[in-house]
Amino acid sequence: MATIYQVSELAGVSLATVSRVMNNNARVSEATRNKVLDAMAQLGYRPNSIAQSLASNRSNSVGILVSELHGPFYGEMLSGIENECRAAGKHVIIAAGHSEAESEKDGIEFLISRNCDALILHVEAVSDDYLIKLAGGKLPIVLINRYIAKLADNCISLDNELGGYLATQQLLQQGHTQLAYIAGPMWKSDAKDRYAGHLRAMAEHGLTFNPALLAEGDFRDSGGSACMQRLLATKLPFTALVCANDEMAAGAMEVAREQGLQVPQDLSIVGFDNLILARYIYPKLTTIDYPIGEMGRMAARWVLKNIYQQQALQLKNVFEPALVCRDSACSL
Amino acid sequence: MATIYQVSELAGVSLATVSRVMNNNARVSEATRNKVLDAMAQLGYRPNSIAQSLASNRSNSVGILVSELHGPFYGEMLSGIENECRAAGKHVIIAAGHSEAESEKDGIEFLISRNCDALILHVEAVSDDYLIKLAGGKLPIVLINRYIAKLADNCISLDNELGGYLATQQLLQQGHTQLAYIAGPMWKSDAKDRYAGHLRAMAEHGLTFNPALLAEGDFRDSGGSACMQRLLATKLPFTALVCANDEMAAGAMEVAREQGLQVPQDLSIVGFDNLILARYIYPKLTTIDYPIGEMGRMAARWVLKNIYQQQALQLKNVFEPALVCRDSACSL
DNA sequence: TTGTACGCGTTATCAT
DNA sequence: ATGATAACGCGTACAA
Repeated sequence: MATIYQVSELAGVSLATVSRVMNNNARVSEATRNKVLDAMAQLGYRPNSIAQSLASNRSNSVGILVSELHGPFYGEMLSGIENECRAAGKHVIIAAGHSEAESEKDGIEFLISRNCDALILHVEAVSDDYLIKLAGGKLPIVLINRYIAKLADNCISLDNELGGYLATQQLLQQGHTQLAYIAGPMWKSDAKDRYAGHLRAMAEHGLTFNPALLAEGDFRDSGGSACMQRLLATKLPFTALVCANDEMAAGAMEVAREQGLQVPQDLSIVGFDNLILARYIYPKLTTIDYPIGEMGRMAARWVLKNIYQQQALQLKNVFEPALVCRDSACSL
Repeated sequence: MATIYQVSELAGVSLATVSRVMNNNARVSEATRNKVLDAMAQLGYRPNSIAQSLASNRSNSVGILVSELHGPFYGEMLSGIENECRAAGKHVIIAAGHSEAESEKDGIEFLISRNCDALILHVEAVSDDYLIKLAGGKLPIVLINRYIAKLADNCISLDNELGGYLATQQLLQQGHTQLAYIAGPMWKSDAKDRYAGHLRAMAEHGLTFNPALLAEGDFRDSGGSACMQRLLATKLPFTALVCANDEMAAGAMEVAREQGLQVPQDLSIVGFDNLILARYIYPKLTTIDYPIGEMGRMAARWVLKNIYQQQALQLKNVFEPALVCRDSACSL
């Protein structure tokens, strides 16, 4: 592989000049610039990004930590991030945190050890304090899907409360008054917020929620199934069900079908996230759209603006969810 | 950030000695080793991986090119790769190729410019010749889901022909004799191979395939829907349908339902890939399992063994698909 | 076993 | 506008 030195030799200029034409930062005469460009082309020169990093103290890489690489959710997010970063010539290093505190910390350590210029984190298990301390270091971080007041500027989050509100409101407007709710793990803030939105919508319609019709799941379809069984076992009547995410909605729907309930005639269901699967299950799921791809993009833009000085970019910290009407909920 | 130099000073030894204890390669006395370790701990020393890379000419990073980051397929693959790599302390740089030749080449160039030690590629649009030339360079590559005879050792592939055979055989064993087939884009080798397997199974059962019952799709659900409509428009009778992947099966199933066909009573359908959605659609899809996660793992192991000298690893180049029986196909 | 000194391929700070 | 030259932090012959 040709080095900058060989280029300078062939072009008959110094090292420094070659570096200048590469980085376009200092004035170089048209004539010498062309000589250098020619030499580069002849030698098939490629800058060694490692050496660049060492000398400039920038790795041009941004580290991403997600809970899982598989699953329908993170792919969208990664896709948004990668797009934006690559267009800017930055590369993306990924690690998985598996929703477990130690593992998340491990992943973060790993990314730090890789000299990333910034970190984009989708973490769930790690504490606010840990993140605040981390943010206090010299390595900038952006948080996706998490809001910490002290780090508000570094958070790209969804208004989960509003989402929960919209989901429930839709059912109430369709005339339902007996609603059940399958929640996510209540120690997760998004699960809590979505539920809060549910309660707000109920209250606004003058309804009180029967705690017996609340089941706490795990955000997975098996959990949704289990919760649905528990709800049915109460023998309490309900004509509509809101689920804190689509996967649990799918699990619940399956159980409903097994029990001979028609969706949506006997039971209306609304989910949350608008995963791809929401379009595949039958009947197609009415749900709340979570613009995770856009949020990934925005996190990348945050980094580009704050770390790589792309001043022009517009930033936005909190995204609003929107209702997506399909076939799983209908009027009473 | 502390450097190796400060550690050596605090420990009262030379640079070289510190380097030796880090890399565990040369003998260092127990006493000095401990002094060094202590000094490291005191300073909170972290090796600078960039400098390590420059000096050792190894970046400890492996580049991954996939078609898309989102979608149900690549996530599994990335997950397998990341797992295996991180356990070995290597990191993973990702790029998307979007199934388009120029874009795939771009992505590869991008990864090369990042000084990866090896590349794991899931490419579809780029030519065999390009890949053979690429493999001729100094940067090792592994191909997933692609078989090129000249690069056989670098290919981790699935026996697609066998998969196509198994899918069709299942239907034939269930007594079906009138089968339709929705293929992938025939310029893709996996689409071609799966179809070849279909034909072999038909032939073995003494059946000849009616070309009018073949529709060529695009591996996406909308294509599956379109193909299904074309097939129905022929008015030719068929009681079973083989789809070259799950997404098209989902699209076809939707059209079938709209046309009042009951699956599987009126029409048996089998897919290919065993995506997560296969479990979510209704009825649950009988399909061929594509062990893409395992294959990603294996590609990572290939790199660990061949590039990072982990001799102990067992390698395997071609994987066998297996039938997964669910509810979308039944006996006549 | 330990230390010296050079090289890895750039960037950046001086001069000129 | 261009050229020397010193970092950047580490690996590794070679020497001791």
